[in-house]
Amino acid sequence: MKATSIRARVRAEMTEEIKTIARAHLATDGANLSLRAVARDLGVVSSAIYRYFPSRDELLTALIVDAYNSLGGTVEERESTVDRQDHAGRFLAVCHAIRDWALARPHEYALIYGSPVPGYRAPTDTVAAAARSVSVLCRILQDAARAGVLVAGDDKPLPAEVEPEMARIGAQFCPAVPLPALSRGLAGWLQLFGAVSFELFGQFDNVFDQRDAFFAHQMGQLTAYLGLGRRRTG
Amino acid sequence: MKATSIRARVRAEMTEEIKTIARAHLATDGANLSLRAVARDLGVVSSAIYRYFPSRDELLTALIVDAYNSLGGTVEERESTVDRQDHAGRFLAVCHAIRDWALARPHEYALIYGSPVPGYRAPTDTVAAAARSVSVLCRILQDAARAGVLVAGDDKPLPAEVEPEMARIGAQFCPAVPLPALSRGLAGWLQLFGAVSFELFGQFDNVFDQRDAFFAHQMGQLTAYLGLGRRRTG
DNA sequence: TGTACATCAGTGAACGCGCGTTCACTGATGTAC
DNA sequence: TGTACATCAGTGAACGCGCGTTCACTGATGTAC
Repeated sequence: MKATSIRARVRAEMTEEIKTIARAHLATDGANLSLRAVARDLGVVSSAIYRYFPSRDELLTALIVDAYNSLGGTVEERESTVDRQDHAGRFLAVCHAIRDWALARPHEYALIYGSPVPGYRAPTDTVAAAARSVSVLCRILQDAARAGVLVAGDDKPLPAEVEPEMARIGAQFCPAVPLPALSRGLAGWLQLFGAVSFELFGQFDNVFDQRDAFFAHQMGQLTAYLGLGRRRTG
Repeated sequence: MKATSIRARVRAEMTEEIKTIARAHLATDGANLSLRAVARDLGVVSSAIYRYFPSRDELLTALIVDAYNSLGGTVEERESTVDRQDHAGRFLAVCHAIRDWALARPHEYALIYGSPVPGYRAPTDTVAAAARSVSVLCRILQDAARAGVLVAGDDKPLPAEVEPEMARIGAQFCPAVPLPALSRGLAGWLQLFGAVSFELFGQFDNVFDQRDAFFAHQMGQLTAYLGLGRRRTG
């Protein structure tokens, strides 16, 4: 029993080490990661990796799930430090957590939010991990709605085809939020990731230099658009 | 002279054919495109490609420039068919042109708006081509501003660091547009590309099915946010 | 119009690499009695 | 506590591929006189 768990622990550590090295290789190889290169860095023969991951794709999948969880965890953590009543502040914390995480781990961001890897199909394992971040947004909207401080916008009615899908998402994550407000929330989410992707993927090169301030300003505007009111400062 | 231009024309056709084949290979290989595979499909020995492109990276650059120009041209064309006074309609035409182009040529979209290719640095040749689409947006804002129909929003003041950069862009593309409105325009641009990227890169899988309607709705909302008023229907 | 020469497209072999995955194996670690 | 056996991590060789780029070359096309 004790002995088994030693072997298991070593195995877990080894698995982590492989992933850590593989993550570093994302920077140079992008998503067409080389198992042999990982094995070399690990100081092990290439076939030894197969004791831990049955194929290159499985390793990639593990990295993807880890990345989603790392991002999700960071977002949850940063958001949780903000006063619960300060919905705008909570949203801004989410925005900055995402951007900071992305700037710190650009290749992992690219792995999950960039172009799909050719020939790789993500299994559905990733869905739950992927949902962590956006569900924080939903929770903020939900809290604001229940507190009665979610400001309505001049929304156009949702198209009939879209309503059921939006309703399904709302029912799952934030039932108190009116669908038009949820729709605005998702629009904001798209803008947030549009901003981060443009910055990371080089679209701002030779255009914007003051990226911190630009991002902060854009997200500040967005907060109002989402109906979260102004940030409390005292 | 005549003879020279025949050779030149054949050369141009060959160059185009190489790019066409290479574009097709983007679908299977993504950005780590194989010269040898292109040569095979062209029915030519691999070293022959070097008569036309000095390296794999130069071929990639050509594809990137072409993609930006193709997108830019499509956007310009679609936008130009809309009544000049219908600024909202013009903006929506741009949005749909971009999404339609991206859905029709997903791998070219990924090449220019997806994760950067590892080991590849885009030369500055691409900047002009890349600016074509966004400059259409600026032109719409400019026309609306000059017509006096660009509605002001409740904008927060631009941060001091951001203002000069925004002013530079404004001066270059749309001097009549107030900077806060330009800033909102760029926010909308980010949302537009965020929406297209999420859809193309698989973030909507298992979440949204009614993507046409969802996109149309989001962009309709965005139009109002940008201060372009409602779409004219008659 | 005809000939000598220059240009240049495409060939084929080679260099020196890389890769993912399989398989029979050794030897250490853990388990059951 | 000691021994027989099972598990499993890691080895090393091999299979069958792939790649970008260089280089000396052939032979056709174009140019200049």
